[in-house]
Parts: sequence; structure tokens; C-alpha cells
Amino acid sequence: MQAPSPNELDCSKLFTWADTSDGVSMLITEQVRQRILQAAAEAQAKGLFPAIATPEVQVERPSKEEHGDFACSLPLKLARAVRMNPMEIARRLVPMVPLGEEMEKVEAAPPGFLNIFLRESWLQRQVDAIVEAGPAYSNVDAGQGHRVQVEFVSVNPTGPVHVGHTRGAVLGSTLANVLKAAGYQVTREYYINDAGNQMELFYASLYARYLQAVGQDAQLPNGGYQGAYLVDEAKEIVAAHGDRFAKMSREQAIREVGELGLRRMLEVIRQDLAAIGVEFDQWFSEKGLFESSQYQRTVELLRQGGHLAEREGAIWFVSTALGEDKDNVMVRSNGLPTYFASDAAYHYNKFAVRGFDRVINIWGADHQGHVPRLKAVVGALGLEPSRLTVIIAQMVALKRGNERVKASKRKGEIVTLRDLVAEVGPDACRFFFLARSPESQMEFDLELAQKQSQENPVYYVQYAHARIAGILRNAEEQGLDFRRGDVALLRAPEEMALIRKLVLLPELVQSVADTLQPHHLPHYATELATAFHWFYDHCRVITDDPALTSARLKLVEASGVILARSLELMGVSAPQRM
RNA sequence: GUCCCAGUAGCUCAGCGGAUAGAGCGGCUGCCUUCUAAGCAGCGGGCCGGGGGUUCGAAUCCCUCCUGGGACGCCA
Repeated sequence: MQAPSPNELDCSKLFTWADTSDGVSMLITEQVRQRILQAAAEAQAKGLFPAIATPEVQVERPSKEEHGDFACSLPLKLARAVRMNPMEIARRLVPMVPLGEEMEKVEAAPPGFLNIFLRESWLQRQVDAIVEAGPAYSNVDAGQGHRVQVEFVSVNPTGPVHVGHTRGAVLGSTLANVLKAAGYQVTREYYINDAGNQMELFYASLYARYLQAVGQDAQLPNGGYQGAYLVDEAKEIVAAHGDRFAKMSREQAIREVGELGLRRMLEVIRQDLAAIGVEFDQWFSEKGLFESSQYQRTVELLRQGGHLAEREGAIWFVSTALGEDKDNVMVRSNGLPTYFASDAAYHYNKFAVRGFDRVINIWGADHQGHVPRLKAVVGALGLEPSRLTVIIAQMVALKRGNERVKASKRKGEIVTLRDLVAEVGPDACRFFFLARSPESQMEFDLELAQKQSQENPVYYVQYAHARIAGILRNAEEQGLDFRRGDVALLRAPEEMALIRKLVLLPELVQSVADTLQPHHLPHYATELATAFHWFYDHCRVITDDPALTSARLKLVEASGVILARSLELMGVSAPQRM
């Protein structure tokens, strides 16, 4: 028998999950995989086919019902190495697979698949398990309590959050939800770029608007922020503080007005994000890295490691020595650090100071070129670069009908997150962004999004939840107690199809935590809703048959638990009525 | 010029080594005396950008070309 590779052992650990009433059990997919592995080992031990290294055994969910609940192509993969007909391998494997109480049967199917069917009784019992466990049914233990930080949005506090940033916001908050469900200890963080040029420009712009607001002649600085929101900010500052800043030195006034403006801007950003359910555990100040001399320490570490070189009056990070295309300036010839330098310090802080096991950054596509050098500098600081994952969310192109909307904060042409939520609503907005994988560019037609809002798939999913709530309300009004309902009565095709969808959520949580691709959640939720609507239309729940009524009410409750949980993971509300 | 991402139904997008390629929207046709019709059932719709390869098997992997977006600063 082949000893499982260390990699396989790791995997089996990753796939365990707790939280069921009968103690720790394993994801069903993983159980099936293990059984096939066992079967292969036994077949080889018995000499049914030559003993060779068993390739990675993968189990998939076939799309066609007649192919069973799981399918495995191991025989096809084995065929060449053992020089046998794959169908013959499959046939010899079938009787070796231990069925246990989960599996009904295993079939060999041409050209050499193993099709695995789950036992009806096992599926039915999951309904009880879901009702007992509640939302925790979906939880897995992939993270094993490891500390992971998700840093996202981190928009410069020079203006409100706009539509493009919203994609990253929705993505990050959902990932954080899922990672938590997968057993990680999660910190959601917003990095405040409160140091550097852009902030100086913002302060100076705000100061100019302030002077204008108190009736003085003032010009925006070159390249300054032209957005109307700064005019409003300035007016509000005047309302609260009068013209006292106009009487101080320009330098001091810019500092004080700027400080006020920064705080107000951050508050606007926080509120706008909260409106689509995005909240943070930590707001981390870039300036703090300098004030606590963590920046200086990081630079010193790089210098000691021989990663810095002085040239043309600037200090460079010699990334070419680490296989990069070019070196990067860390300290400019004017003595000021670059954004890259504080980023190095920031990531040193994340790993070495705060001790996160893993860090996930969500960036816009316009920062994509910075990934290699950030990884390089993390490595140069003696940290393992693979602990850092940078997810690049592609651009969101805005349209209004046929007209393209160009978003530029400095020019002030912004479609803000606030506008978007006002037009489309937070639920549709989250669902819409979430349904697309981050690496595909998307076109957001504001007209269409608004028009579609009644036909948006999010309502389809939410409606299923509202129907569930309605049935449970009726049951309660009629004083029905279904705790003793017998799940063995759930045998209709619509009932079984629904149960099959319900049991998928833990596996989905596992795979999203693994691949960091939450766009599968909305698709799952839609499929689950479809299964429920189908059930609803074919199986009347509350009837004059008390036994069947109780059993079906249990299924309805279990459906509500899983549907609400998948909506919760996406940050979408689960309405009781619609 | 170099690097990254994308190209799948009329539109917006899933699928990323498995069996006859999917969903929503839009179009057409049926279904409300029964727990919400924001629902269900059905019809139509595709050289999976082109061309080569690898494989028992390719929308999926490799090469190449085309198209669109992004990145290549002592900006962030």
C-alpha cells in the first residue's frame, strides 16, 4: 500500500469540520475521497492491478443527476500506468469501496468513471443536523484558529468612496466573513494613507476652499482636488469654527484645517461603507509608522541585509538582486520616503510586529504592478512571501446608458458609493459585485442596474427566504410543533434535490476559504433558491397530514437556516417578508 | 516594447482537465378557488476570439496571433 504523501495528510486535516451534534466529522466530499483511496490501496494489495503510486484522487460533483452525487476519474488516470482498460479498473475498484452509512452504491461508468450515490437516509439525517446546528452547520475548521488579516478598500482619505472601490469593499468583507466561518481568526483592516503628497495636496485644496467660503480670494493649488464635496466640507468647517483659520499663518491653518478635513473625510468613508455592510476591526494609520519609528526600523533592517543602495541622491531597494526587473526608490533625493517605503514598513508591521500568520490585501488593478516588489521586500525582511496574498480586483467601468463615466477624484467627477446605494440599494449592490470573479473587468451600467433592480437575482434569492419565513409564520400561528418530525418521510424528488443543495454549504465555505473566490456564493444561493422554489411549487408543506407536515416543516426550517446563512456570508439581508 | 487581466447565448456573467457547455436578464408559450406569481413549467438561442500543439479526453493546460482593459515615475 502506498503511504499517503505528507500533502495528502495535510489536506485531510484541512477538510475536517466540527460543530455537529455527533462531534467532529469530515466533509462528505473528503470522506468519499478517502474511501476511494482506501479502495485503490486494497485493490493493489490484492493484486487486482499493479501497485503504482496512486495519483492525486479528485472527487467532483457531476452536473448530471444520473452520474450520482460524486464522480471520480481515478480509473482513467490510472489506465496508462497500469496498462489496463480504464473500465476494467473501475469495475475492479467498485466492490472495494467501503460504503459505510453514507453511500448507497458505487457504479462503474464508461469510459472509466466511478459514480458515487449517497444514501437517502444519510441525506435525510442532514436535515436534522442542520436544524440542530443552526448556522454553525456551515462552519469548517480549515483555518484552525490561524490569524489572518484582510486589508481592503484603503482608499486615500482625500474624497468619498466611489463605485470602483466598492467592488473591493464587497469582496473583502465577504472574504472576511467566509474565512471566519472557515475557522480563521480574522482582522478586517483599513490602511489610512494619511502621509505623503496626496494628503498635502488635499489639505491645501481644502484650505483654499475654506478661504473661499469665508469670502477670500483663493486659488486651488496646481493639480488640486476640484470636487464639489470639498466646497461643502469647507462650508461646514466655517459653520462649526467660523473664520478663525483665516487669521492664522497659512502653514498652521493648512495643518489645522487639514486635520479637521481628514477626520471628517474618514467619517464620511466609514459611514458610506457601513451603508453596504462593510465594517472594519482596525483603521491603521500610515503616519503612525513614522511616529512610532517602525518605518525607520524597517529601513534599517533592509540596510543591514544589504538590500539598499544610494544612487543619484536617493536610496534604492535593490530588487534586481532578488530577480526583479528594476530597483525601486525608497527614499527620494529630497529625503522623503516613497509610498513603497511605508508599504514595506506596513507589511513588516503586519507580520513581524502584529504576528499575522497570513495577510490578504485587496488592491485595484491599477496597483497590480506593485505586487512583485512588495513580495520581494517582504522576503528581504526575512519573512515568507507566501504568507502574503494580493488579490487584484479588476476595474469597474462606469456607464450611464451609452455614455461612459470617467471617475476622477481630483476632477471631481465621481459616482460615489453613496449615489450607488441610493440608486440600487445595498443588497443588490453587494450581490451584483459579488457575482463576478474579481479578475474579470466589469461594466456597471448605472441605468441598467437601476432598471434591473426589480428583476435582479438577489430578489429571487431573498424571495425564497421570505417564502420560508411565511410558511414558518403560518405554522406557528397554527400552533404546529414539528420538532418530532420524521425526516425519513422526505422522499419526493423535489425534497431530495433541496436537501442535496443544503448539504453543499460547508463544502462551499471550505472551497471559498481555500481559493479566496467568493463569487461562487451568489451562484450557490441562486441554485439553493431555485431548489426551494421548485419544492414549494410541488410540495405543499402544511396539509392535513400531520406527519408529512412536520417533516416538511423541518426541511423548510433547515432551508431557512442555510439560505439565511449564505446571505449572511455575502452581507445581504434575509427578509422575513417581501 | 515588457508585464498582468479578460474574450463563452442578443446582454451581464459562471464553468478553468472529464461524460450532451450553464445561469440570470431580454424574446416567445402556458400555469394563481390551495402556505407570497418578486414564483413554476416549456420553447428558441453557441465554430467557448483565430490557429497550432499536449492528452484516453481541452472552453479549461502549452505556444502563437488578434481584440479590449490595466500597469510599467525620486505619484499614490
